[in-house]
Amino acid sequence: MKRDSRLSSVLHALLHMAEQDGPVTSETLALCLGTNPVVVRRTMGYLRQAGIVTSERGHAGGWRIHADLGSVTLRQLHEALGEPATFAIGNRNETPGCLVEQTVNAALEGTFAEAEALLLTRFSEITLADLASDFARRHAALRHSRNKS
Amino acid sequence: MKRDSRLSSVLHALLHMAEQDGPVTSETLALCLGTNPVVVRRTMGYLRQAGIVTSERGHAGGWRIHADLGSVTLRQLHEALGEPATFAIGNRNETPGCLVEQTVNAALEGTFAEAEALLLTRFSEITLADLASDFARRHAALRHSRNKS
DNA sequence: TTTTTCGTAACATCATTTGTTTCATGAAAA
DNA sequence: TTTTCATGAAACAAATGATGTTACGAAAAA
Ligand code: FES
Ligand code: FES
Repeated sequence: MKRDSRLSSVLHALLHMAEQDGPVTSETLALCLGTNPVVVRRTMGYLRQAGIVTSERGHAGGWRIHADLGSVTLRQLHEALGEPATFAIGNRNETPGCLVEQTVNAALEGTFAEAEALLLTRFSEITLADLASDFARRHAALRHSRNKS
Repeated sequence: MKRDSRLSSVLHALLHMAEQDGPVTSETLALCLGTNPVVVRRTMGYLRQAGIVTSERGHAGGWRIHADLGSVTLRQLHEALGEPATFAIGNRNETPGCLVEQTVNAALEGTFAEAEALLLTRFSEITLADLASDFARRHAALRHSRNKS
């Protein structure tokens, strides 16, 4: 199944932007993500609507983070992207008339709701600052191992 | 995103089969599910491979449950279907060379793994017998409300 | 005025699930 | 034995939805 990778994409883009002083262009991000500038604009547009980033046109334009890294959670990003469906598994008929299907749906939906709640809770506990520091840690570890060898 | 509804489908089919003495044909199940007999065979074939159902050809043929209702869990069914991908959200690049993507992937994967573990745990706690009794309960409630009105 | 860069719409591509057609095979009934 | 009913399996078609691409307009700076 083709999975929605927009959350992954915007995180990658935001980490790049966090390490940059000035704005970053869609072109640069697209190159980095291995995709098309239009796709970047389309996706980042959701974050702009949510007030998480700003964009400027013309010379020296591009994208900037418009929030404190510690205040942006994965959950906010997920919501900004329109809260896409979490699961790749679902009910055959969402509004069943018959009792058999209602029984099946109830069992599955309850379980999925529980798992989704956990997912969203975890998402709300992770900020961009966490990812940035995790990246710094990985970067330092890499340099360390390179120096040793 | 198009969600995999096979688990939902087989549950519906199995509940029907549980209320039936003899075997149930793919044709009957397909009519009930609103799909095609070939789709039913294809999907139920996974359960046959897992030993959960049997099939017979020819006159008076069809599908039978080959297990105790209380011993078949949703998790077993999920596994029989090949453990399809749980989430509709995923990483852009599953095997990233670069540290930024590794950082992003690690954060997302950890969270998804946790939610999936919860889902599978819940699945392993629900048996066909549970669903059958839930159905009976709903059925009784419906008859009761009908009698009152 | 030229260049850069985003904004947006429209269309193309790709991947995956689901549905359909078709024929072969086996088993029971006539 | 022949007919009928059912699954088994392969091959193909349709539908869906994410991602990629093209094209053009608008704004901002050089
Ligand atoms: S369709 Fe309602 S019982 Fe199967
Ligand atoms: S591609 Fe963006 S950092 Fe590796």
